[in-house]
Amino acid sequence: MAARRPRARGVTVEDVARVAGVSRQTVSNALNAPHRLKPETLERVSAVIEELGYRPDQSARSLRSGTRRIIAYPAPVDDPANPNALMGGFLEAVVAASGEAGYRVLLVRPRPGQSQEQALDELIAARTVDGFLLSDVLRDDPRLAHLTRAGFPFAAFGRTGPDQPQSWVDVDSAQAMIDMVGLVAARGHRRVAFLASSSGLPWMDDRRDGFLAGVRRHGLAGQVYSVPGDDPGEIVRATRELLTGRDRPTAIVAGGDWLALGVYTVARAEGLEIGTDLAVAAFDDLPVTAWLQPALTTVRLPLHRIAKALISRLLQIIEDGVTPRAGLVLPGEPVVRPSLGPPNAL
Amino acid sequence: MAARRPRARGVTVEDVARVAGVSRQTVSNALNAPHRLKPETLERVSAVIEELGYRPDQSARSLRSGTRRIIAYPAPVDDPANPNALMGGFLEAVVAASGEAGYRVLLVRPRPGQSQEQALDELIAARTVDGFLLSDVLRDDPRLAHLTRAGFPFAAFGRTGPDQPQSWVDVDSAQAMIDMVGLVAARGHRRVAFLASSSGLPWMDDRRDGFLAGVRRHGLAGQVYSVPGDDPGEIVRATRELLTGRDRPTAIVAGGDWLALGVYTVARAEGLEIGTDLAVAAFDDLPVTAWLQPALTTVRLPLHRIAKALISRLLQIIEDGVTPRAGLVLPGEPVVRPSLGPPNAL
DNA sequence: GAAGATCGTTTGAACGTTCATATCCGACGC
DNA sequence: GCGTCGGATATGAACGTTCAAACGATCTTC
Repeated sequence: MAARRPRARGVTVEDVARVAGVSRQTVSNALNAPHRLKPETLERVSAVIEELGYRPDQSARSLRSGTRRIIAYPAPVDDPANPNALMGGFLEAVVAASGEAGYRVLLVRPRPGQSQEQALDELIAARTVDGFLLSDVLRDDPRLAHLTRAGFPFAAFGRTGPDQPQSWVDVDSAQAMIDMVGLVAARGHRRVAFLASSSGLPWMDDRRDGFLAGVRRHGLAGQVYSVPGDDPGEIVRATRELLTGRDRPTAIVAGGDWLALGVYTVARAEGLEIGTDLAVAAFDDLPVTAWLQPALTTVRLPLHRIAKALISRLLQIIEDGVTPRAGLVLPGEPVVRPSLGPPNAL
Repeated sequence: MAARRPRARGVTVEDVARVAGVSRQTVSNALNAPHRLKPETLERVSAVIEELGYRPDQSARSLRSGTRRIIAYPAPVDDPANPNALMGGFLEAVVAASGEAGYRVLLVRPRPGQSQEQALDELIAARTVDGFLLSDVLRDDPRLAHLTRAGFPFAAFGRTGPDQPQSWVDVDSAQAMIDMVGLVAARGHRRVAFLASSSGLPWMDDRRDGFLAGVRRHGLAGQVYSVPGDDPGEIVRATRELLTGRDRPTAIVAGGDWLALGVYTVARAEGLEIGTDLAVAAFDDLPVTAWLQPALTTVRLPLHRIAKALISRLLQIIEDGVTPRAGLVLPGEPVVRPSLGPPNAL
């Protein structure tokens, strides 16, 4: 068995050196430290490299130099009930940003029966990657604690603890929410509800806190409504309760576009016209919102800037050993669309 | 600058050998060929491996053995106008399937200014990966031609050419569509339209051909309607044209859920009740369809089976040098929901 | 009882690169 | 003329693993 095909021998540094009439090290320098070569030597060697199509063997390079040029991204589990459609866009941005820096992204996930920490340890111990990029960071996320203890480079989309590396980047959800509530207040609304998913996720809490701060600042009557679970059925049920109770809010701010989908569904069933009878705003700007009628007012996340900043911070740790002193907060951008109603609706 | 942190020396095979009182190779065998060891030796060595937390250095292993245990997945560009939400689910399935086989997934994308083939070549020449997993395969896909010429292992989600390795897996879209048209016909519909995105994508053509075959078989009046582009505006415009023209179809089969979203939007605007005035069916079963009212009849793709089959075929090529003689076709599963209307609607 | 055969283990080499150091060579200072 | 410097290139070693082959012990076989 295992009729392994004959090992595909590639072009090595030795081959290039022979053809160019220089030594191994000179070829290596042509790629890694071109300034050390006399211009004419560099040109000659480069020509031969091009001609033979030489690429340094990644394994050999890693073994000797200790650098892999690979970043691991522990993929959040994609719950079909609550597809983190944001993940698609974020991953996209991460791949682009790391590609530009000459790094590649390795998608990892714990094997069945393996804890998250064990999965990280395996990658560290086998020296497979140079660092980790984390997203969906929880409060007291065990992964952060573990990587901090191991002293292994990482960067996180979402705030880390005070005694952990401040290599995080996050969106100023609170401010974006305050702005959003301001827009709602400017349209004359007084009774406003925040629709949250329950689970105590940090980003949801930030958005809720921002909502509450906005409500306080603008002297509105604000109410927080939590959905017990993540699936459409539960969201619809909770939203219906909210919209059919007494003192129905005239505006709903949802903690995410996914929740806003439920608001649209219920509003339609109850004969409420969004933008007129009910103002709706949300968060994330998922692609699917392009289909909503009327178009949804929401907060757009600067995913490309986030990814770029994360990669930049991570590489600073990996390549220069410099850990950022403070996290980076980027603004979310409220995008006003008809679901909020005209400027002076009430 | 570059205050590179001191190289984190890990546990090596030598350390384990010393502690266990055996040779390097015996430790290596304990991991790679346990049957060669006397049971008691194996146990002793395993215990030391466990105790010291030894993991073979991936780079060293790759360098010597020529196998990387990494599969590259060229990530389709995630067009925000037509988010391949399927990609999320498929990628998910691929990561799971390859993880089970002990392989990891490297996400790759051509650098700016780099062609797809060049990006593949770079990975091949640098010996970074063992094989490629391709999706969104086009007719005469240049990537397939290139990998075939290079003799490099790959597996494709989508049919390959006749002179290329038959290492593909695909969904029997045509049959699923024929079945779907059967369901439509059984509900008494006679004028049926197929809504396609234009771009000449193989999977869309397969679905269209299946539709036409179904229409012929059931003696219906079938019409194919192509949307010039992919963004919501165009889809809505084309759909409106279709639904407001004379001889309006009583049933629409969309080439994808994304297109069906347009049908829902237009139907609502035109006052047509889906499931009563208009039957709607589609393809893909994206998560977002959970929000549609009434629920959408669509074709579910066996993404996990597909991913498993792809990985299995790819590893057979990589590890055993065996190229499958024929492609594998898996059935799509029509899921009947209220959008199709009750069994005898007309 | 000697010549194989089998099993379990060890030994030396090799994978392809980069690090650390050495060597060469021309220029310069005294 | 001699020593010194500095830039450009070359040499030997090392990274940690697995391969290929050798080794020693125990078991068959005639």
